[in-house]
This record gives sequence, C-alpha cells and structure tokens, in this order.
Amino acid sequence: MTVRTRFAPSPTGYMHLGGMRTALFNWLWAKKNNGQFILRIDDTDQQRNLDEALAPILHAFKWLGLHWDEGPEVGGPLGPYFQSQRGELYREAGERLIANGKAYKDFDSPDAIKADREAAEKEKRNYLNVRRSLELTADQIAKHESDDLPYVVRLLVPRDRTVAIEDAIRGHVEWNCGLIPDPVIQRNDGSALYNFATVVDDAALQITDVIRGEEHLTNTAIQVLIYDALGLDLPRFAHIPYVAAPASKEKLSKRKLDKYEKHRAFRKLFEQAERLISQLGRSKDDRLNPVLVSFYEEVGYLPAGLLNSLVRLGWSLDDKTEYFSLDDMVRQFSLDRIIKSPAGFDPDKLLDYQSHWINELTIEARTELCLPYLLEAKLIKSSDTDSRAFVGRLIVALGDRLKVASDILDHSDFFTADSALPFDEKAFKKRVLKVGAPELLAKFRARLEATESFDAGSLDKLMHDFVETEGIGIGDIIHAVRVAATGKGNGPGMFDCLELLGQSACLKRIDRALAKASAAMES
RNA sequence: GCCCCCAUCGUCUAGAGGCCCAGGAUGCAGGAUUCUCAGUCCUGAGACAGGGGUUCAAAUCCCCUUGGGGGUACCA
Repeated sequence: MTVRTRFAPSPTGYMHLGGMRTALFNWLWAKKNNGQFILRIDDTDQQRNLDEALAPILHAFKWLGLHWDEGPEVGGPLGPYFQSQRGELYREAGERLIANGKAYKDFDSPDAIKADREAAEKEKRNYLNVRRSLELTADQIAKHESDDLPYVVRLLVPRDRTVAIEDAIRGHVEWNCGLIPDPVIQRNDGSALYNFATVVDDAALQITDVIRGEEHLTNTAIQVLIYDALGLDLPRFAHIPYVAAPASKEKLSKRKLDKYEKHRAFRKLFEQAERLISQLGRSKDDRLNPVLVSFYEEVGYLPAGLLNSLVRLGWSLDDKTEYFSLDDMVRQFSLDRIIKSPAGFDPDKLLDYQSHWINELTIEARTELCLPYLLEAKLIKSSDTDSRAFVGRLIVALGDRLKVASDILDHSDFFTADSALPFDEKAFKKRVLKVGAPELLAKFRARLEATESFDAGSLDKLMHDFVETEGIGIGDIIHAVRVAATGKGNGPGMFDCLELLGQSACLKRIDRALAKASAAMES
C-alpha cells in the first residue's frame, strides 16, 4: 500500500515552527516511501477571509520546498481538501453511526451535563455520561425532534473494553474505555467536531500514517473508537514530541516572546530582526516573530538551514551526522529514530546549520540572496551587472562571516558615500587617536596615492615595505588604516577591503579620518 | 482529582545489559594561526533526576518517588 501522510493546518495566518517540524516529518516519511503528502485545511470554524489566513501557510511550504501532492491549489482525486466543504461526509457518517447504535442523540441540556459533572467531582468519582437520552423511547425521540429540541450526537463509548494502539514512536499505549465520557461528535447544527472530522477525513483521504504532535495522543483513544464504530481500518500512528522553548520543556509558543528575549541564544534572533527594522526602516510586524517560519525567510536564512535544524529536533540518524540536505533526509529519515521526549529549539544550533549550508552555495547564489537587502536599504540603486560584480567581490572577501543573507547589511561601509562614512568612535579612538598614528597614517596615505596597482596582493606588499622602512610593526599601522577606510575596527582582510573600495575612495576616507583626528587633537 | 506520555552534558543527541569512570554536535572557557573579526586546528570544563530492586554485570529491565508535559470541551 502506498504511504500517504497528511498535515492538516488550521488557517491561522501564520506557520509555527513546531507545526512545520510535524509537517516536515510527514513529508519526509511520504517521500521516503515514494508515497504522497497531502495538505488538508482544517477550517471547521468558518473563517471569513480564508485565503488571507491560508496564504502564509502555503507560502511557508513553498519556500521550504515541501510540495504537497494533493491539497489546496493542486487539487487531487479525493478532494475537496477543505473541511468546511466536507460537511456532507460527516453528516452521512454521523447518521450511519446513529443507525448502527454506535452513537446517539443526546437531548440533555449543557446545564444538565454540567450538573452531572459537578456532582461526580464532588463525590470524587470519575465522570461518565448518565445517558438519559438513551432511555428515551422512539416516540419520545420523535416528539423531541418535532419540537426542535436541540441535541448533540455523542459516540456511545463501549465501557467494557479497552482500546489500544501500537504507536510507531511510543509503542503500545492502552486506555480503559470505562473512564472515557461519551464525546460529542456532532454539534446541534450538524457540524462535526475535530475528533470526528479527522477520522472521517483521514479514512476518506486514505491516509496510512498519521504523524502528529503528542498533544493528540489522548485524542487517539476516541479516534480509534470512531474508526471501529465506522468499520474502518486503523492507520499507523506516530505521536511525535512537541518542540519546546529554550531553557524549558514548555511548548514553543508564539505568545511568549518576551520570555525568549531574555534567553542568550534567542536574543541573537531578536537582534537580527532589529537590524532589519533599523536598517531597512521596516515596521515591526508579525512575520518577524522567531517562532514563525516567516521570520527565517525575512532575515535571510536558507531553507536548507532551517530544515536541517528542524529535522534534528527529535530525530537523529546516528551518533555523528549533523548536516542533512533535504535529499539526505528523504533517503535516511525513519520513524523509529524519532525520540520520545520534547526537543528545545536552539537558535545557536540553527545558526551553525545555516552557516554550513550558506557556505555550500556559490558566490553567485549568495549574491542573489543578499541583493534584495541592499536594494531595500538603498545601499545600491539597482541589481545591474556592476552591482552584482561588486557585491560578489564583497561576499568573497566576507567569506564565512556572512551567515544569514541580511548580514550583508552589517557591511554598509562598502556602499556609503566617502563623505558620509560613520566612524566607530571606540575603534577610532583606539586606533587612530593613538600617539603617532595620524603621522604614520599620513605617510602611508602618500604611498597609497603613489602606487599604480591597487589589488590586495600589491597593497599587502606595499604595507610590508612601508613597515620595514619605518621600522615599525604591522600592528602599528594596519588598524589605523582599517578604521580610516572602513570606519570600523573589524571586518574582512584589510587589503581586500582597500581593494574593494578602490584607490580614490581610500584616499578620501583617510583624509577625512586625518581631519577628524586633528580636530580631536586640538580640542 | 482522574487518564496518558516523558526524563543522558546549558542545548540537540548517541546509547536498546558488559564495547560507557558515557561518544558526537552546538554553546562556553583557554591556547595556536592571523592585521581585526569570522573561520580553522588543539585543549578544557560539562550529564545518566532520586531511591529501591532484578543480574556476575544496569544509563539501558522492573517498581516507587520527584519533576516536566499533554488530555480531561458542543477547541483544534
């Protein structure tokens, strides 16, 4: 039988990291088995602007390259793939269960149920439905119905048995049905509840493997009873642990950001977002929430980096392999190597995967990633051949300093006008305002002006000759040159920086630094 | 309260009775390289939640405790 897995998001308007990890495991398992991955939209509570709420979710899948075989936009033979359009199926299944005596119409008011529950609690007794509606005669039921007395449909739980599954991750899990109250499967208006709709849909969509978060493990008891009542075969279940927040075993949550902000590793993510906000003049929006997939796309992470990080949350191949491309994952993924305990999302580890994968990229590919940020920041005017070439050279010089695409914004000094270059005050003071430094800088400037060749190699030689004739160490001059030319105390190799800037820019910038230095000396 | 699940370095994990005074990765600290930063290389600190069993032998199996999580809805 072909393996068919599914991911069933509610159209919430965003894609959570934890949900994405669940989706990834489903996708991988399907692909690994040459099966199909289905996207079903659980839009039971009739949203008004469905498209708007769904778009970011579909976009996240597309961005990561996790394409679905059936679902929204692509359709498929077993559609529709929206629960809101499958009401007829649930109604039909509900009627069948009532006809079979596997479910019943419960005319008890919510208040009556509540009273039963409270009474049980008071007596420290486990609550079970009193099932008064089961005592009703056919005539009484007909009367209630003609009176339009509201009712819900409840599954009649067989209290004398147990229900068990062989979970692919947890192994044998068993429940005593004598402890399970009869769950509502259909509301008064005929709409289906989650546990019911899910079973009907998973069966209709021929899902063979249900891989989902462990928060659904308890639901599974009820769902298995529904499968049984409907005479359906059980899929294989795999309940994976949730993705936890840093420094806790709590579920990673979209709403607990201020807590994560205090976490050392997480703070790096917030800083990346702040860089976008300050350098691109963006406003703070929901997409820049590091619990959401959109954050990583916005900041310039690679799908490969995020994917690698997600797959390693709760899954490993062996005791040493850390880096997995999507193809590697498809080849090597397996359910039996998923761990049972929750895994905390670690931004440090993500950054390591990210820098691994970005360094696998060609310079051209990295350039393409960085250009949009430079354009948005107005550091370059267009992405023409010249800009591409220049950015490419910068990226070569940056080497593995460039970890996420928006890191390019940290190197605006290569793009700003010479007359507007900001100097890092601390570095300036330390390197340029040092005794004797301006004099050396001025002398070296003269050499820079006189030289014919301005490539890194020649500049290196030029500097060494200079150092030798002056009888100083290279450290006595190179830092001052760096600060004068780039405004900063650190960065790529100094000679690469000078070459990138070019002769005239370097001279202008050094002049500006010298002027600033003499002004500072006087005061 | 009741039911279910989980428990190895800060973090991600390897480990399915002897290979483990517990291995890798990341992070951290120190050193080397170097013009800074990043990287690279080397070194270091760092864990089997606790208690009972079973066994010649337990991180691994069983029980209890503790801790964490989930469910207990006319949410999904």
